Amino acid sequence: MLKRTAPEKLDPRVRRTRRLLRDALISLMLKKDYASISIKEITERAEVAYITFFRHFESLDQLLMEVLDEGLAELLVHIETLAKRSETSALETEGRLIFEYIKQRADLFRILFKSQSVTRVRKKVVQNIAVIFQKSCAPLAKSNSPLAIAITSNHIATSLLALIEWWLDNKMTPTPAEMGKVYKSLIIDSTVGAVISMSVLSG
Amino acid sequence: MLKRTAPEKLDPRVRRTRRLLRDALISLMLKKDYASISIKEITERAEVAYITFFRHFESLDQLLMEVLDEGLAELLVHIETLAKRSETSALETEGRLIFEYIKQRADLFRILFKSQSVTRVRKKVVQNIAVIFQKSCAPLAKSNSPLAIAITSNHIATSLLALIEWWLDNKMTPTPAEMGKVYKSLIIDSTVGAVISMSVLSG
DNA sequence: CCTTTTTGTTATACTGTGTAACAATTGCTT
DNA sequence: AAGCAATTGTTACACAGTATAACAAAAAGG
Repeated sequence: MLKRTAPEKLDPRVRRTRRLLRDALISLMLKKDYASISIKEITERAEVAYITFFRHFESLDQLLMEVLDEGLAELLVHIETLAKRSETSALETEGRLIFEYIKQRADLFRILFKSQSVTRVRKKVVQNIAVIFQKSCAPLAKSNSPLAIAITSNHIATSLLALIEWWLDNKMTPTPAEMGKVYKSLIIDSTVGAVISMSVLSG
Repeated sequence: MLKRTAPEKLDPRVRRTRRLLRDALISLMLKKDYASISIKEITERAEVAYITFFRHFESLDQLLMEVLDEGLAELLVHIETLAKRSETSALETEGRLIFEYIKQRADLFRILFKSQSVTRVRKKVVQNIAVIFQKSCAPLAKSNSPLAIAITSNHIATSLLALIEWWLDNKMTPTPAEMGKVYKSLIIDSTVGAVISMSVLSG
């Protein structure tokens, strides 16, 4: 009864079972709400014995996390390269790249945003992204209060997520290049402009 | 077995029962996740028979909606007066007022943001707020594409919600007045500045 | 080929949902 | 105050999902 995801070489039966369970959850989440999915339903779709689920995961939430962690990690890498840029041209290019990456793995991100419905997941995702932008705000740290930095990075993180979610909900109508420009003007340029006039906070 | 919320004069026993159930849900949601709350738990805390719940509500979600609708309606009124303003001074005043109102009813809004965990609730709240700002974007409608308007109003709505949620999570440390200024500079001024340079979209 | 590990089968205890029938209580009317 | 109507409580039940246990069957690996 192994429960780790460690990179050791696993029994092929274990790999197969976990893959079946992950795929079953993914296909179910594309069709219905997470809250309405039962373990029974997953094991039936995966064509695996009910008890087998508990031999690998402690809860449905844990399986969901395992599914999301992979995709989230990749998204964070893209956002990180995005956050490090400061030249205008590079920002637009990277902005395009991130939306191209999302288009490529749209199913995974649809699930990610459905999973935001789980409070824990949403806070975790926002927090991870906010930290990335907080680092890139470091040069501004001296002229601004910690509270201003916290608000700003939170604002960028949530805005980026909301923009991505809007795009997915609207069938990815604007091209990735257009979305990259929107990201730059609506989120980045706007925010850096505002930060300057935000010596309001006393904290 | 009456199930309406109509403003007719209800049997005092019915009013009492519904109030007890609403209060029980509220106090439970301040302590734990919505997903982990059961109907049994609510009726026990309300000191009401289990079956009585079903005599008034079809599901836990419906009770939650009834609790939220009242508070959400009031919030929308405040946001609407906020969105109609265009003069700088008025914007800051109204911004302050909205955060004062939230501070006043903090418990209710903590529950609202926890309820955002229910995908349906989150989309509904965002949509309602976005529509409000979409109206106030009407003057810009001629020079911008429908897609730009949709993205912008969605951006303002989600940003405002994120700012409020951040404030609640941070124990409402900055004053309402400070938050009003942050709202103005980070969300409103930033966005109207960006809209001008957003003739990017082809849609 | 034989041992180890994983998976499947069956049974069971438990919790929560939702309904039904009937008794007890409360509100309202006259 | 009496009596009718409506609401609430009590008890019982059917059902679905979670979680675990014991043992049989199947697959992996040396």
